[in-house]
Amino acid sequence: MAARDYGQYSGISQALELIGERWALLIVRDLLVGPRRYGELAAGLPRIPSNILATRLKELQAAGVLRRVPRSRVIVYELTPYGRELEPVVLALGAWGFKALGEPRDEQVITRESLTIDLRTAFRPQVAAALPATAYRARLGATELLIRVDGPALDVASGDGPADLAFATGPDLRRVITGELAPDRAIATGVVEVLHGPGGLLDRFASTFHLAA
Amino acid sequence: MAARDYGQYSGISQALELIGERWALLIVRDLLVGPRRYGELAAGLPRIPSNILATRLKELQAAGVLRRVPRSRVIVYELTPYGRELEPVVLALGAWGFKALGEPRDEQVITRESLTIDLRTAFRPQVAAALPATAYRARLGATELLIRVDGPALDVASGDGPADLAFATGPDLRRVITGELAPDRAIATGVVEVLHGPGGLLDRFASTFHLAA
DNA sequence: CCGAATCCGGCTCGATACTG
DNA sequence: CAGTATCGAGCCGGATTCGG
Repeated sequence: MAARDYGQYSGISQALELIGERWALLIVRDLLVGPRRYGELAAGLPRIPSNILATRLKELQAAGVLRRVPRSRVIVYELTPYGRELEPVVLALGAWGFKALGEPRDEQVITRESLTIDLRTAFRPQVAAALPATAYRARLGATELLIRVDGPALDVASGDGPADLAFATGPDLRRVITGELAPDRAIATGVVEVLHGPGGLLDRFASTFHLAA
Repeated sequence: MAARDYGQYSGISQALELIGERWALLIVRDLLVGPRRYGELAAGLPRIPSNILATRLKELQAAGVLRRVPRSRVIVYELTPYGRELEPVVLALGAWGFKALGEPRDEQVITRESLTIDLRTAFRPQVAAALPATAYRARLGATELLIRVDGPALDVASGDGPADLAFATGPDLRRVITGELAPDRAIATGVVEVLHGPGGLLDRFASTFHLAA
């Protein structure tokens, strides 16, 4: 236990010993969206080997970050209160990394969980509070999200439901969120395809979800 | 390059590919205190192998996190503006890990850099702003720090200088910062030894630097 | 089928020695 | 002082197998 230890008595080294191993923080990120089963975690992290996922789940459980909960004949993993306190860390780290995102490579996937957290990262509650409540349905590749903004509150769910604006897009949505691509240009160039509702609402979307590059 | 890749197009996975490797964030933490030479970094991270330090410095440089700067015949490493934007991440992570700190093990060291960042983590600007400007000199084992609080500003330096309160302590200072140990009890039990100035100022210190457990 | 455990090759990491 | 070289241990990644 002392061998692979950072050997420092400090907050950060302690944090890194709890969630600094490879894949650990991505598991935490996905669990921030909600409790998940083993297979759901594996599906959301396509490149994680199953032995690593099993090992990390045990380590994170031992660290008090998550819990293994039997729920109606199946097992789900959920964050403990202490684990949920990682949300500001994950959002801050996501905001930092988001700025360094370039063009997506072919092998890179966008999952529902990662997109949900990225949207939470870019969400500006104080801006949203001044705008009318709005529901967006966004299709990004194969994943479909229902994004409901009501005052300073954000709710991202899968599935359908009534939406003021429905649109289909791709990874280049990032350029709208960074402000690199104006909403009307995004529609004009086909980066965003409006499926339903007034395209002008994409302006509101871009104001609500923004992260300077 | 694709082999050890997380394979996701998201802010967090991008961040982890830049600073998720072992030791990387500890290097960033130490550089947040100020530019450092190779040997200073190695001294501040006693357990890092020299080849890993050299490798990380190259990777972090390639990632745009730090720069290698010749300065009057020696080379120093300093964070780029983008690297400095990791400060909120490091502070948030440090605050989270700080709460999980238990009793220090014998082999664990406390360095000037780690202590400086831990103090920044626990610093409460809004509380400090309402208190008179105060300078503390803290000796923790072998490291001596001059902590100057002036309104909402915090400055931590090594070396000496005039201080309103000077005290010697150990790792158990953590229990004062978490509120687990009241300042007067800390002095009574010898956890904090007042070297100079009125011991009552330790109350002010505990109000200024606080992190709930 | 879900939730892992097992096995194995390769590569990272850790420790130490060495060099300009 | 600022790294580079070397080498063994062990973690990670990929595939397969196993139990409920």
